[in-house]
Amino acid sequence: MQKVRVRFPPSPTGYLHIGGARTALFNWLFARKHGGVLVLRIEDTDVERSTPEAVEEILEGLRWMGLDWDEGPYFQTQYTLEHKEVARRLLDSGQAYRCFCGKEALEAKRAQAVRLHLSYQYDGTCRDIPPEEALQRELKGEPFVVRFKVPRDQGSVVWQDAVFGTEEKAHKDIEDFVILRSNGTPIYLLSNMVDDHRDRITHVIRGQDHRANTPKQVLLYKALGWEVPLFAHISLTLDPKRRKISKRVHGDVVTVRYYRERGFLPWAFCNFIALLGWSPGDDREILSRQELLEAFSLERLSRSNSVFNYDPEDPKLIADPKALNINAHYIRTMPLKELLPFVEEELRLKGLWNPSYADDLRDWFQSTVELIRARYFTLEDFSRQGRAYFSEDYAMDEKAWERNLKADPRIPGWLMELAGRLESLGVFSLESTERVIREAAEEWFVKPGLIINAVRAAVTGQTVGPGLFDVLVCIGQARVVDRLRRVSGKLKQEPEGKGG
RNA sequence: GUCCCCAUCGUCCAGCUAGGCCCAGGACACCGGUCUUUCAAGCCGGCAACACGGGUUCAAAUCCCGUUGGGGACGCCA
Repeated sequence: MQKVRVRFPPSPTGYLHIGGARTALFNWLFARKHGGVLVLRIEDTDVERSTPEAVEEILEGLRWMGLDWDEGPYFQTQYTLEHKEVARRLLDSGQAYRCFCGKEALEAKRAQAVRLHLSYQYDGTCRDIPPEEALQRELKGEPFVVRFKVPRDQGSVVWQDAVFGTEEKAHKDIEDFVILRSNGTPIYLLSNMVDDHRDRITHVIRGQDHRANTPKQVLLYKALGWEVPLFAHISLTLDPKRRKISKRVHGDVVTVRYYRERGFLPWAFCNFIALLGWSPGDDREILSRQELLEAFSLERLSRSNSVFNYDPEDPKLIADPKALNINAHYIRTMPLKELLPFVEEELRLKGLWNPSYADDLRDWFQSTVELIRARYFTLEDFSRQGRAYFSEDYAMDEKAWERNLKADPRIPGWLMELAGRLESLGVFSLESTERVIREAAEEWFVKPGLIINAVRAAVTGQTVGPGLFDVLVCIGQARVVDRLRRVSGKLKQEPEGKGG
């Protein structure tokens, strides 16, 4: 059996989006699973829209996802000559012909067809111009495009698709399509398959939006006497209104960069998009790289499109809730050692990184991450909800202030008193801090919860978090005492009865 | 308009190839309960779907036909 060779051929006209990332992931999985080769090819023939920045953006996205390639990136524009030669070959062998119909004439015909509610197909006006005459006209400088001569018989093109099975398209439903523009440059349809052939691609795994092109390309393979690869057309990812997802209408949520910037773990992101239109066949949803590789197969790819569920109106929902959930799962359960570098990067990015976290405070840093990660969803949570663990400059959540700190007018006094008692503790431990707070509650005839919640709010700025005594020990005696006094002072300054 | 594809909870998937094990299973979301010092954490539970109509069959989510709905493609874009 020949070695598996697949390719990912993005056109560098914009950001790498979810759909493209998914196609890349499936190609990568297939290549890695079968010990094959993944070729990265940049289809930059649309000179108008292609930019070097977009190329870099795509490569960065792939690298971030952890998808490595074995060959390339190759650039399609470097092979233009070869594409033209192939077209010439088709022309010379009579399998293609020169078409002198002007753009305007064709557009008029098309408009006419639309007006009459008829289907439009090129009518073959130039198909039967004798080759010598066509050549003469070319020599005279008359502009022309080259069209492929689709067999005009009752036959059909047949090919294999791993997702859709045996596919067939009647010749009569395929028009004589253009392969070379009047300026002599090749059309994608041609370039793409010529490149696939040169790269010895065995499996073409691409989006379903390319499905209708397939019979044309198969025709080309056969005309050239080339071996036809096996195709796999993967389902599309739609938005909640079932529109094809695009950067233009959906904005950043559909770009890979967005997930990276919003604190997704690369593998959590891969895991999520792998589940859009594919499943291992059982109930597993969290799959490690190894498990995904073992479970992956083209045959299990779904034929129906899937919806990427997000609500641009809802500011809390920064992405599909399931994506968030999968990310949370990994943050909370992955080996701490693997998570640490991501947290470090996040803190660095937000200016919260302290070099001693990797040195003297190494143990403290690790146990802190372990303590707080249990209820985080994204890496950003470490620098937002978790800010108080790494900085004195943390925000006070409004709910924490109103509900926990202003729950009782005596709280400022209690916090001040508690600060003193905690400060005098010789051993600042889970047991000693708990004892101080519970004894105080008893002494003041209030439920411990009232004190505990107030202290949590004061010390972390949050209404929720790990168990309070863990938090206190983590933040440390000096910082806790300091914060209690500071917040107590602020509470006293605040005028009474501000809202009720 | 033409050609093609798809159709299971709100969403993502399982079940369909070889009909009975499915008055349909898992996950997310949502709702409720519970633990507790908090919950955006944990645990427990609930709501919720075979698009519709005909067939075939002892039996259909599964097979066939039609309808409806959705999607894709129809460029001298990729």
